[in-house]
Amino acid sequence: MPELPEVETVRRGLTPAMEGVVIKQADVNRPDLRWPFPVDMAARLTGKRVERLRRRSKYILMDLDSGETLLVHLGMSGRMLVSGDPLGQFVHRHPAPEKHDHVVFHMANNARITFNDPRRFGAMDLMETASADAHKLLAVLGPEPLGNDFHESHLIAAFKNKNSPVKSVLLDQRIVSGLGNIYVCEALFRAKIHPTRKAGKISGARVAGLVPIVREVLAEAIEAGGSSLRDFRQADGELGYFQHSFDAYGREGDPCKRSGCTGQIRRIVQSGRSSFYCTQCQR
DNA sequence: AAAAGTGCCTGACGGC
DNA sequence: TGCCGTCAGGCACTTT
Repeated sequence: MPELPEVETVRRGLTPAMEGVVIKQADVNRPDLRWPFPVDMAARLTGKRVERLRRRSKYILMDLDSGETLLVHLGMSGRMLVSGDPLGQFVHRHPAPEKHDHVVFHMANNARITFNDPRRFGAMDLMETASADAHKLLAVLGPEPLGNDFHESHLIAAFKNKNSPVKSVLLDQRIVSGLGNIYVCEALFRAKIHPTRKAGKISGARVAGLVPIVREVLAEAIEAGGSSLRDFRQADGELGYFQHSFDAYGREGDPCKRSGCTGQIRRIVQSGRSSFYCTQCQR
């Protein structure tokens, strides 16, 4: 999916078109994504003003003036296309509808936001804003990696006695929420940690070192997303996964980018997901 | 063929 | 021996 940086980029891209704006109409073109849509979703969105767009982990949260919050998850292939907004930051003309346009928001400022998701691993739900944190999908999430609750002692405690590979521990959203397959590979590359290494056997110092590295990797990707967002404004307004230049992910067989390292990137499969790592510098 | 995610199921293990 | 909780690993969902 879009991992945390991509979701944050989508949130930022949606903000000028949606925040403070009334949803004039919501088209709901099918009954479900990964799960059924909430009861009467279209009616509960229609005529409501979007007060604020927030992000929690990989979820976008839209607070409405009705006291409800719309939760949106992009799954693996979800995208949001912004068109026709009066500020001229995206494309002015509304594109022709496409296959897999599951939900369309028609905004009072003439912006249109089209949620397109071929694989339908995405999700939407409505909840009371006041108790949003208690939502089933949000309550289980660990700290935000860019927030104050993600710190060295937290990660050291979470790694302790863990018998699983560090790769899967960092993917576990209960431990830290927002990392996905790409940025775990990138963080482990930067930390020089082999993805199969058992979490519980990594020294405290190395675990502690992961904290600033995870933050850097995500912050840099958000920055790159910001640039791609500016490009989107001139291009087609499509918000979702953006291609960033990676050190390890997707570089199977290529030389390690670390200066002085003679290793090359290898791909292995761990619990069904590809892991990319340098044969030389990651131990 | 492989893909950016994650809830849920199952079996193993351990404490009481 | 049995019950229950936790943990680890794997599956399923779907389309391109």
